[in-house]
Amino acid sequence: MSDRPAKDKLFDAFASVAKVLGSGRRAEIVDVLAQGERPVDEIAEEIGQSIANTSQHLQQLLRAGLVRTRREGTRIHYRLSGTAVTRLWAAVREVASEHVAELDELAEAYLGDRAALDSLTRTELTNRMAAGDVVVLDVRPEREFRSGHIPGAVSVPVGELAGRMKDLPHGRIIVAYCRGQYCVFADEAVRTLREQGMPAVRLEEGYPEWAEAGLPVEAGAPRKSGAPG
Amino acid sequence: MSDRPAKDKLFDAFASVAKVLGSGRRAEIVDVLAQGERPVDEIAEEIGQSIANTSQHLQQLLRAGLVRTRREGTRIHYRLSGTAVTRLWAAVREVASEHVAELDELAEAYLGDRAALDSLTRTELTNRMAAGDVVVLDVRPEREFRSGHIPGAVSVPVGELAGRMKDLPHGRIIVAYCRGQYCVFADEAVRTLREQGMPAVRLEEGYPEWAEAGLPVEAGAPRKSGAPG
DNA sequence: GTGGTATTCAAGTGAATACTTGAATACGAC
DNA sequence: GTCGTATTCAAGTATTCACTTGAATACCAC
Repeated sequence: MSDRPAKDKLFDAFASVAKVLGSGRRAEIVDVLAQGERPVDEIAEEIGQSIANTSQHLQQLLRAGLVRTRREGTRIHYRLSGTAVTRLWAAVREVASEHVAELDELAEAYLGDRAALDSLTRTELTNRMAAGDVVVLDVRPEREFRSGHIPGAVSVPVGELAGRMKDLPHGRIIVAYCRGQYCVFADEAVRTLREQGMPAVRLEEGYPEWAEAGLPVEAGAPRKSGAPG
Repeated sequence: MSDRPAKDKLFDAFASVAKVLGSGRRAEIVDVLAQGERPVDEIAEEIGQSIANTSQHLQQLLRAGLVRTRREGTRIHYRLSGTAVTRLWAAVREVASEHVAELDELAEAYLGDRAALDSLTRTELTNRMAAGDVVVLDVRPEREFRSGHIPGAVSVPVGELAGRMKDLPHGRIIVAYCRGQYCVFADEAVRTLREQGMPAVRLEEGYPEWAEAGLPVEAGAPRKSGAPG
């Protein structure tokens, strides 16, 4: 028949990829890195874990091949090792949203009630962008905007939105987007804008899905005055 | 800031999906079920584990939502709960093949050297099928053929191939396919055919990928004489 | 060289995991 | 009802895992 030990080893190798995503904290890390590379301390902050623990999770992702590193002086920047990883992470979320019973509750507990929040799909947004009747708003932290964003989008991190509302053009619908379907930033932005009477909706998914779909992207751009290159 | 406990729970839920694929034996189960539904004892046989252990793995897949069951008398048939699971499994293999260093060795240890074996992609096969210059050969176990196959394919399980070689039409190239890229059946079939001087190549991927790509499929068909419905 | 910071390593603890064995349950045949 | 088979459950063991704490390493600035 077939070579059982060799087959087991081969499938253990496949499984090692899934296994490393099988921890909520590592999943959060992958979700963050899907927005662009990050040094260890920022990742730790983002997932709410100690630096030592975060470092160990990163080592595991590294050993499994899902991430790569780049040294810059004393800091080590981690990034996803390729777009296949982005697709894998998307596939995990898709299966969870279709087949995990409690997911809706958990999502609502984290994101709040979305019933009142309209959203646009990617195609709807591209159509309206072509028609020129929308303002696209990137509400992620600025470094994520800098590492890649939807062309023409304005960067206003959600924390600064309340103070910069006047800068936004009037008379057009504002479409806010962030890290993905399960990211709170765009929801928060839409609620803030609506409270001020501005017409706002969110993009259903986030930047990684936009880029993965092969739609045009832009990088670099707005640099805070005084920030070094 | 953000609601840390709720976020952790949400990402733990995503991770639970990946976690359940993070065992080589469960990965093998998913790979088998990608060919169609199966009762517990056959799955156990297929993955080389005890029935009790296999049952427990199946319970885990069930709790995670990746599979569903159907009772038929005393037997319980398991199947994948949807095509999203097929895509997830494909994404896992893709990441592994791109980013897991040892995968090539492990695959070669299980499959043998493929250097001498030509293969066709799905598109190449559809073109040649349209041109009518190939015979398509399904070398999986017959029950898998019955639960779905490439239209016009001939079913000859690899174990019976040596004895049924004369039945195959001559003068056209034979394209053998099986469960997927990491399945030995088609390789074995191509080697057997070549040894007898018949022109044979394998389809690069397998039936699940063909079906997932939206290409036409056919089900039912050849029933052994005497076998019940 | 010294001092400071970013990251990794090592050791320890409590919980979860994979597999085994043997018993319990659920259905079909009679 | 009894018997036989398919599947699941329960208990036990050796291993692996996530996180903590505190120390070690690697680079930069001086």
